[in-house]
Amino acid sequence: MLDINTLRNNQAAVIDGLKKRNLGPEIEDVIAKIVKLDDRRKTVQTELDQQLALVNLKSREIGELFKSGQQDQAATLKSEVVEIKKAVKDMETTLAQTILEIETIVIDLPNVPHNSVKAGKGAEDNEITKENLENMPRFEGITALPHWDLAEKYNLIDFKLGVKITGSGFPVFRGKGAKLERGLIHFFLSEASEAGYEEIMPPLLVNEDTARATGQLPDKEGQMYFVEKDNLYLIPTAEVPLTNLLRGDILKRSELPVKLAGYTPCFRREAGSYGSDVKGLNRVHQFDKVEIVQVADPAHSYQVLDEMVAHVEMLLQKLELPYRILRLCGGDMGFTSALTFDFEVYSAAQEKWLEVSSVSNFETFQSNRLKLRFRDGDEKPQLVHTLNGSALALARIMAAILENNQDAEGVKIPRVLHSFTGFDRI
RNA sequence: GGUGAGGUGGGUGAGUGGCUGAAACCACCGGUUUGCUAAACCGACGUACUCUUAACGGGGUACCGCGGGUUCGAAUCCCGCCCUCACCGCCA
Repeated sequence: MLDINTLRNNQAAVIDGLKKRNLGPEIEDVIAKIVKLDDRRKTVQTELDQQLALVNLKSREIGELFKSGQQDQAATLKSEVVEIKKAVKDMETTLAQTILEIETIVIDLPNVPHNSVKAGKGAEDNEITKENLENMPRFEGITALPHWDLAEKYNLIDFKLGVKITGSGFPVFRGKGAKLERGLIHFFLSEASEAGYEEIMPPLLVNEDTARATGQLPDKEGQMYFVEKDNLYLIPTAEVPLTNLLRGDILKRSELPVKLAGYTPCFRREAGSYGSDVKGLNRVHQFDKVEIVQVADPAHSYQVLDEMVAHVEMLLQKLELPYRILRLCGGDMGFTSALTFDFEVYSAAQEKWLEVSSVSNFETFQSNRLKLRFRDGDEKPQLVHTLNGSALALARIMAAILENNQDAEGVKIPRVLHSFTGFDRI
């Protein structure tokens, strides 16, 4: 959620920024309305506080009068206070309504894009900042099979069994498929540790406060599985529990950056998805992912973003996959992000680019709701910047590895994984 | 699932209706003393909102799990909810 004071102090910049997200000129009225409502909030607040101060003062006097036995004067004062309290009640109602009204508007505003983000309609306007095709496969003498065929042929993933025990979108990994999956998780976690991230194994179910603080609620309620009986949500990404570990904290500047990494399965309902997008591992309801999170000093958060982008790129290079990096345009960026780089790998048999990572700086958009702040010495606490990225999403990486490394006899495993899988071929 | 106890500041913990934003102790921070360290002593030590000030700062309000209620006045009394702990049962 946007911070109202920042919004007030930078109205023009906020408006310009939000227009890059395809919001029309009416956004100017929205911002003006927020400021006007907030002005009213302040006025009411001040008035209310003054009345409450009066009540407190008189109440103390009543106490004194009682002690000195002046009952009738106390009674007079009492009736005065009762009158004031009636007015107080009204003001409290007005204040609560005004605050609610402001929040209702602000909560629907997406994050203000970073300066470097270009306006754009959607995915077609994203800018490819880098493309590395040196590991593009050449299938000589074979017809390349899509990964779902390879998975069946070599008994790696059983989609039908998944349907039997759960439903579509819940693949069963088995044999070397399961080992490859485990090896990839292990590899990603090792690399994260190497890069200085603390490894975390968080709960996979979270409560409502947690889902709200990172912005899944109310925005993406329909995307999450919900356990009604216990009021818990299955996490759609490790970002949710990892970032919430620090909810409400006031850190010292010297404690920044906080670097966390975690492997979790991710659960997504993917309501409304259909077609070739959901075939095989391209889009499933449960998939594995290693996520990296950083909580950073606002002064350095864009360096941190670069560092995280470099980390993800390094992983893809080690896996010997063709990839490209996209800087998302305003129209394609997530609601909470200020700047996002997407990573796609080329899955050569499908002849498709698959998104395997999204690395974002949320600036204070998340920390505002998380109430996650830092302090330098005895300064006032201020909001931190939060960042996260997938490093990496497993299912699609698996798809690309299988498709790109196939030959007539099987599938070659990237060298860097051999020590994790225990085999070099499927 | 059953029964009981309890949720107070970074921590321990006092406080059962009135100058209590909250004792005391510990931790943290600043200082004094001191070959160094430790100890001792002194001081500061919450957050949010808001008003005021050029600024340093000062004033007000709210917050003792959360939400309501009673009262002139609530950490303290009442109601609802949430959570934690202990014991029993079940169990990886």
